[in-house]
Amino acid sequence: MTPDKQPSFEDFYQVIREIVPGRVATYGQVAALAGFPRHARYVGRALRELAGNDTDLPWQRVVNSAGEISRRGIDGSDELQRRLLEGEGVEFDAADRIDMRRFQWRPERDA
DNA sequence: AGTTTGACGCTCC
DNA sequence: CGGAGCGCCAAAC
Repeated sequence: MTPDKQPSFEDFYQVIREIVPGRVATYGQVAALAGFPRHARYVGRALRELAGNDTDLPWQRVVNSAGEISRRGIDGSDELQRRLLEGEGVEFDAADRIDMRRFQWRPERDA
């Protein structure tokens, strides 16, 4: 049996690049779509790697399963993420949460 | 080689 | 609906 390929950051980046503007995906969803279920934390690690770097990766479209921006306690990237999302039409409620029923990305349905 | 550490997620209560 | 607890998995100690 050929052992399954190990997850690499690039596998996750590839999925994230497909998320359409105005929609968000969860860490677990990205991991699963990349072919690595239960690697949600690893997706977070992959994004941590890009913190500060300017890339064409729409990293702001990845939030946790509760529809919240995961805190990382550094600089003001949390607020930056929120501004970027609001800029593309994603709405936050009074508890700073996104209604996933409305904004979660569905590959099959959203293209 | 054992332990700790997370941009996480699900179940219980 | 919010918090606690536990599972998860690779990287860093």
